Amino acid sequence: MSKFDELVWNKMRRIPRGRVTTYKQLANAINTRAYRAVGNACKRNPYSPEVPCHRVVKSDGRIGGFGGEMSGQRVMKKISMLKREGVHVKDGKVVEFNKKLFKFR
DNA sequence: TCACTATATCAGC
DNA sequence: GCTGATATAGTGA
Repeated sequence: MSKFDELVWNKMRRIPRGRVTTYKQLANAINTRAYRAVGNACKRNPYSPEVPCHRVVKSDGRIGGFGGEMSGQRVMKKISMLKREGVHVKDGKVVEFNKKLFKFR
């Protein structure tokens, strides 16, 4: 756990329900280019739904690549949660991703 | 200090 | 337009 993690989680928590963001936006909000470090901190989040890492996707609108798309079963759980919030995921991609993309300000 | 990583971007084809 | 390789930042060992 480091300051960076807290910062990332702090930003991530700002994501409203039914909205998603990208690692790029997160990194931009933190003023860094460590896109991977952001995702790295996310997967290590010791918190519960307070840090919705499942609301963070790639710039393509695709869900992050965990242990490969084949192991997307755990991601499927997140997708289910996202769908419940109004964010539908089709073929591993967020529907209307461009509209649901939440930009940090 | 070295290597790996839940990405992004640029270049090449 | 798609695929491959490179750049960047941070963590863990």
